[in-house]
Amino acid sequence: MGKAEVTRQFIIEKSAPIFNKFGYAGTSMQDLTRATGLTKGSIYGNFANKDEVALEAFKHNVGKMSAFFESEMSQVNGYREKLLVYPKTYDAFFTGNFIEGGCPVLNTSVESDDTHPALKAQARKAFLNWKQSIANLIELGKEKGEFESSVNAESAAFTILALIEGGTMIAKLTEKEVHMQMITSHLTHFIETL
Amino acid sequence: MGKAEVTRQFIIEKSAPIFNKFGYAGTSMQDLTRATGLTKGSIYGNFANKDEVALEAFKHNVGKMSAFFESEMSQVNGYREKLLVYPKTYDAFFTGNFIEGGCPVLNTSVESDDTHPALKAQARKAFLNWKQSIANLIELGKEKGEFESSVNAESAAFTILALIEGGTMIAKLTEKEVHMQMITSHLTHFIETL
DNA sequence: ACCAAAATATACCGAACGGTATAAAAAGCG
DNA sequence: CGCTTTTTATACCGTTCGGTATATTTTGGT
Repeated sequence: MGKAEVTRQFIIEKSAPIFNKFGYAGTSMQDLTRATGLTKGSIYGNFANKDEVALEAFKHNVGKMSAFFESEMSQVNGYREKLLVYPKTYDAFFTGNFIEGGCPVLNTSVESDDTHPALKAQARKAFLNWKQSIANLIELGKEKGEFESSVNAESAAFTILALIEGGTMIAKLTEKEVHMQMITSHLTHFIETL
Repeated sequence: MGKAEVTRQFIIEKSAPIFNKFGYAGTSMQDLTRATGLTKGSIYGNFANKDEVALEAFKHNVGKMSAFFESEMSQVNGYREKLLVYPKTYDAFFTGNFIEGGCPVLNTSVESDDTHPALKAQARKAFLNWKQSIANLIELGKEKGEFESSVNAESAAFTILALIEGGTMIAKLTEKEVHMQMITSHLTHFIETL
């Protein structure tokens, strides 16, 4: 791994929380030079343009999130318990603070859907992967007899994600963990009745 | 109503969909002159700055939305039916297209929560009003015996809104009405079991 | 119709924007 | 160490940004 590869990764890591908090349009190259301590020439020596940094930063944020959930899920047995990692995680939304600026899929999706096709495409891809991973857990749980065979896995996955993303928006807006907990409480109940 | 009042209102109406689609940072004064056909001098003669236009545009969008729901709800009897206006409306998310750019509360909340305190405050206020209006419907329904007395109105209101906002994000991102309908289907079931 | 007041257009400001050509510096191989 | 290549810093480009001072036009009361 050459020096440039290290620098590139460094830029991505430092830029990721900036883009997640301020958005694509709200983040300037100057913000990135400030966050990295590097100059614009150095950043443009490693990336073609601002878009490329934003795209990589988004992927980095998503990777961090999914790695977190995979890790948490690997520590419990049973597919219902794996699904319950979600409400458990979001119950501690503020104290946990497992990703700076909130859910990158939500942030990027809302900002880019009428403005930035490339970012939107990445967000869509990340979201559909996430949905599929939840649907897969439910299908596996059905095979094992943990869930009722009548359950529509995809439909349940969308419902779970709507509650998570809606809950995230609400929690960040009102800044009250109780509000999120009212929603995770419903999510828990939903998962328990699958 | 003087001429300026008319112009002010005109600017708000033309600016509202722009801000809702492109966001605060993503909308330039030039975008507003293009949308209104007016010059910058004229806009600044009616508003102190870009912030003030954005704030008024946001209020306008929210007003439009709540007027729509109030109108729909006034046409049905019973509090359960009134609540069911939500899933019915969002079932036709794309064909209905009752507000350009999606939910202004969602859009403004996500963009402003780490960047623009004044907008965030307005979004929070609008959201809590919305939540309260739903909670009030549930309380009234409980008094009438339409809903179980054990129902927690506020908690149910948050759950309904999380499903709506999460569903909106998902629908705009994937552009598939079916995805929204899987969520509204759960929402309908939730309302029916209150 | 006239005229003061209000409203809109013109022309411009300094600053910040994304991006680049080039010079300086650091890296890494022999 | 020495030398070439890669990587980073400097200095700058044209454009667009939000905002404003001022001139022109339009409005509305008399």
